Amino acid sequence: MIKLNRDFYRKSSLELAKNLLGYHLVHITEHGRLIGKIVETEAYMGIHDKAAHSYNNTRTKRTEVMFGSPGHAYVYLIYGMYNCMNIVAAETDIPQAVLIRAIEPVEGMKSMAQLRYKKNLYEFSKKEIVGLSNGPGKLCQAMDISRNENGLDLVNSKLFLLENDPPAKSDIVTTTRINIGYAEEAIDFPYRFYINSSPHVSVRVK
DNA sequence: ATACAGATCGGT
DNA sequence: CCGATCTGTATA
Repeated sequence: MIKLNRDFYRKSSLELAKNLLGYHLVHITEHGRLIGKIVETEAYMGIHDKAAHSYNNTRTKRTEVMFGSPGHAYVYLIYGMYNCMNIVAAETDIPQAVLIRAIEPVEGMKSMAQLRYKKNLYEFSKKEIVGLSNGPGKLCQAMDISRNENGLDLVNSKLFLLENDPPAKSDIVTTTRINIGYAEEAIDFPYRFYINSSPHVSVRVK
């Protein structure tokens, strides 16, 4: 499998969000090598997207990474207690990113279970295995991703992506983003993508 | 200096 | 449906 290079990320977050489905997210940690297959993404399209942190060119300490070169991690704290991981897209000074909303565990499930539940995996039901990473906060916990990883270069660090077989076009659902009720017209933008056949998706349409 | 709301989750 | 929990951001 091939590690993605800088140029792969050099495209709009909308394109990147679609392209990332099926690819593997890898984190080399003290708990071992943790790998998840990306099954759900959302695009945040930047300065004209009212759902985006970078809407209206908001450039602060938090959003700074998104203004840098593509292929870096943007990790932020949400609701005072969870982390969300994004991948910076587009060009320098064009602050777009892709939120990773769900993964399917591929390697390191025991460590993931420890990180999320403080229990051993063999006593887990299928439901609990799905619960490891079917949401943006959950997957960060399972993959040991926190604000310590904010700003990491995915081309040159222990956190990176591997190319993998993409899903069939017919297996991809395109729909609206989750929990952006404040975003007015952007509420209806079809910027969320998931692999329909995966049990690890966070929320399904109707 | 202060107010306030949030790209979530787990329990009721 | 509700509360947890705390930081980022805007306003003054």
